[in-house]
Amino acid sequence: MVRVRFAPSPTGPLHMGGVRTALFNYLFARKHQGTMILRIEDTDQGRFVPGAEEYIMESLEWCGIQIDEGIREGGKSEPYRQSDRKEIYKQYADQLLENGWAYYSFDSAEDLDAIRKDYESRKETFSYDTQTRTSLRNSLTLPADEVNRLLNSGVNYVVRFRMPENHEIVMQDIIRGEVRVNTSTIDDKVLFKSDGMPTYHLANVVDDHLMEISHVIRGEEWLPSLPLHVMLYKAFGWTDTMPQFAHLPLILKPSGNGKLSKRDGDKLGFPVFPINWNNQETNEIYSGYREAGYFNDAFVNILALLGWNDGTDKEIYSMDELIQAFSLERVGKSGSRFDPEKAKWFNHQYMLLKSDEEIAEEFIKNHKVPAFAGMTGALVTQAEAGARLAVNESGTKAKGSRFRGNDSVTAVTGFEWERVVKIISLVKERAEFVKDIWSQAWFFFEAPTTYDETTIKKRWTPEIPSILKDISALLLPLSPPVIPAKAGPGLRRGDKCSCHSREGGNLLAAEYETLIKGHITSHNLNMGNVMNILRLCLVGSSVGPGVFDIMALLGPAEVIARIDRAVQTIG
RNA sequence: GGCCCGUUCGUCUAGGGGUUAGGACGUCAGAUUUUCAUUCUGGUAGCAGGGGUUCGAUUCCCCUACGGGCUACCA
Repeated sequence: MVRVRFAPSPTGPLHMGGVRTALFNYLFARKHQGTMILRIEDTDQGRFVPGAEEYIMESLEWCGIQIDEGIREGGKSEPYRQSDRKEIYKQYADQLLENGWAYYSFDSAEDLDAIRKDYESRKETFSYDTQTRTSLRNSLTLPADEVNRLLNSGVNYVVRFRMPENHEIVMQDIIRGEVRVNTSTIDDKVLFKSDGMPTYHLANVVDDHLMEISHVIRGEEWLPSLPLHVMLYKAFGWTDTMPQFAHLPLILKPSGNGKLSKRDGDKLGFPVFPINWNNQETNEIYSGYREAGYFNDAFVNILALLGWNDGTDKEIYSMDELIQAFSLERVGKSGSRFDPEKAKWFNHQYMLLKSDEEIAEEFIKNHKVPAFAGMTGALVTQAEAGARLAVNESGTKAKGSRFRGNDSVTAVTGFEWERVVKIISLVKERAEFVKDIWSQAWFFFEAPTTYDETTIKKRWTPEIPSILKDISALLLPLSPPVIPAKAGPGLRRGDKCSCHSREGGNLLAAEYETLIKGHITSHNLNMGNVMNILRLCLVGSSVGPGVFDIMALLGPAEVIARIDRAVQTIG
């Protein structure tokens, strides 16, 4: 029975390395139909940061990492917050004290600091270990009655692990294989602090045992304390149920030195956090992948491939595919530098993978944009549009107009929705993020008012106005006599006017192409020049999707209006 | 400093005693196009160094170098 835990400390936001650790735990749990536990390790009361717990849970939720047992979910090993388990640890410390695996230490933090300084001045490093403990104030050196007197006097003390001397510990790590360490190189770690709280080491081992954790999957920064933990299992007599260990390689900064850390914040030019973190003390906001515009599934995909691969060339994985393919054995040994460029590429791939409708929803949610050139109002989501339309259908205020100016309620019909979807289909391949789409597609929603000087200089020859006039004349018969807002006889609210009958409400792009290209050819005009000029009129510059696609979406009336305006403005 | 872990293109990585060392991002070039992108095709670039073991090492072992982690009454 696989039981794994993600055990963050609520000392601030989770960074992407932490999220990856959570992800690997989750993938492993799901792969083996096991249980995913979220345990909050808040034994350092001094470093507790308000809001951190909520942040952690929200982050995991956004990533689609589901928790089976935790502070919010409950479970058979409750409670899941270590500060709520405080009473449990004392008895285990006592157990070690009784069987001789631990001892009381009365040296104050100040005393030890002074000793450390002294060692440093001699360019040595102090370590509370088998060598030095014989000359320090602890229950190993002090007479029994003195120890009792001190304990009863209420003086501060800690409980330390009594590390045996010159004993070879052989450990197995799923990722690293066999690791050997001699106990003589390890110090006597504090297990129980003077404030009555356990340290990470004690709480971690006790809880993993009590919660019947089968696999401890955590960052490599914990590898140096694995020998201690293994010795603790031995000291408690829990060797036969000791979990298996897997120490994940670290995520490194893209450039420079060191592992990625919370303090990197936004300094690196990309987020290090999954979602925005609002530092309440400094009032600073650190950006997260969610708010930076990353899709949650793309973010998970990026993280999964940082230090793991399934041995194939496959790079795009859904969560289900990750669960299927995941194994700890295929996690690499070496740390990986995070590459923000590739992260963007991943997001672009997900953009392409998602349906136009899905992106349109997201786009509308993020951008309250004007509905259509010449028509005031706001785009709303499909659901909202449906609701509003229903209000209009039954309400008395519906005046037969689909767009009601600056009224508080703006009905948007399916026609507008379809138009946005169509626009998305044209521009999504040009965008890495949904937030890029507006800059790629704004001209579908508002007419340009300025025109790119370089293009004018290059292509706006004296005969251009008359050429454009001819093209306008060509399109005029296609233009409806009235715009939908002033629907004439036979055109009622909700109707689509004839010119909007196809392709999201217009002539097909191909039909414009036939028409205009035919005109250009028959009049011996310069194709490149005319096309670029048309684009300039419609978009204001020389970028964007195909001119005929743009025309098809704008409709003849709007195309003519934009041409007129450009001629008027540029002259 | 001590202890531990690691090292394949700039980056993420596959591979593994005999391979033209494979893929992806980036980058460069070409193609397509009415523009900008996208897309497609192609190019660029790598086994840290030195010793072994071996008929043969990038692959196994050792050393060195480099990188990383830990070295708190923090996790």
